[in-house]
Amino acid sequence: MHNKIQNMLFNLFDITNRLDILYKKEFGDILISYTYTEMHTIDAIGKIENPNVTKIAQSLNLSKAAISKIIKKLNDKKAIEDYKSPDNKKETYFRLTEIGKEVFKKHLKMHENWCEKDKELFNQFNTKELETTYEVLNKYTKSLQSRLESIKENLK
Amino acid sequence: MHNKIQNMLFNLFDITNRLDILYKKEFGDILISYTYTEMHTIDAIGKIENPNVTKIAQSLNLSKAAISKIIKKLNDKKAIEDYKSPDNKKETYFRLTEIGKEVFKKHLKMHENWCEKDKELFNQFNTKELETTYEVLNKYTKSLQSRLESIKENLK
DNA sequence: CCAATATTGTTAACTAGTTAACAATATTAT
DNA sequence: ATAATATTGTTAACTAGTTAACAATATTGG
Repeated sequence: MHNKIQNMLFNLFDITNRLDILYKKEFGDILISYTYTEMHTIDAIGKIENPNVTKIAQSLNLSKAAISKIIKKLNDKKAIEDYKSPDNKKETYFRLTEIGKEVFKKHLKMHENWCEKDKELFNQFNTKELETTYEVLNKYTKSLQSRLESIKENLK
Repeated sequence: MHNKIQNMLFNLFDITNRLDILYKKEFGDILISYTYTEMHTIDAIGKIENPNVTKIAQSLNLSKAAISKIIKKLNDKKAIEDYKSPDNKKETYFRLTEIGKEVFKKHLKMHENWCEKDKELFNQFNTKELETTYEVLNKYTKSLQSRLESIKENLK
C-alpha cells in the first residue's frame, strides 16, 4: 500500500519533468514569435479583469520584475496596450490588441490539439477509472496548494 | 467522458507547476549549500555506473554545458572527485567523496520525508483507487516519453 | 488631516540554464 | 593505416528568470 503511493508519486515526478520539457518544445516550436511565458501572459491578460503587473505575476507564479520585462516585449510586439483608471495614478492595466487576441485564440487551439493527442491514450480507460484518477489528483493539487500557501505565510 | 480527460489533464498541469515550485522551495531551504540541480547531479553520480558529463546530462535532461559547470561547483565543494580509465583519454568519470555520500543520503531522507507528508493525504483512498491512478499515470508517462523521443529524433 | 505604512512597477546585479563553436580524442570504413 | 566522421567536455555569448532597492502613489490610524 505504502509502496503504491511511492510508485504513484514517482510517476508524478516523472510526468512533471517530461510535461515541462515536452510542453516547452512542442509549443515553443509552433509559435516561434512568442515564448512560453509570453503566451501565458497573453492568456492571463485575456482572462483577468483589469490585469496589472501584480495580478499577472500572482496568477503565473512569477515575480513582478519578470512580468514587467515581458510586458515591455509584448508592447514592442503590439500584442497588448495599456490603459489607466481615472482614479488611480499608480496602477497600469493591460488589454489585448487585435494581434494579441489572435495569439490568444491560437493558444487555445494548441491546447485543444494537445488534448486531442492524449485522447486516444486515455480512451483505453473507462469513465470510472478516469474519475478516480481525477479525484486523487484533485485532492493532491489542493494539498500542494495549501503547502505552498503555508510556505508563503512563513516568509512574511 | 471527454470532459473528464480535460479535467484530469488540467489538474496535471496544475500539479506540474505547483510541484516544481514547492519542491524547489522546500528542498532549497533545507539544504542551503546545494542547489536543486546540484543535488540531482550528486544523485545521478551515485546511481549511474561510471558517470561522465554526457551520461549525467542525458539522465537529467540537461545540456552537457550545464553539467560541466555544475561539476566544477561540486568539485569546489569537495562533494565529488574525478577519475580516468586507462584505455580512454577523452572521457572523465566521477565518484562521490565522503562529503558527497552524506549529501546523497540526506537527499534520500528528504524524499522519504516528502512522501511521509503525502502519506496521510493518500491514505483516504483505498488500494484499488491508488492502483488505478498509478496505472493511468504510468501509461501517460510512457506516452509522454515516446513523444519526447520522437521530437528528439526529428531534430537529428 | 497628515504621518506612517503599504503597494505598484522599474531597475540593477545576479543565477541557472541554453546553443554554438571549439580542440582533443575515438571510431569507422576503405 | 589513415582519412573522414563522431563524440567528449569546455567555453563564450545569450536568455529568462530571480531578489533587493527604489521612487511614486495609495491607504490607514490616531
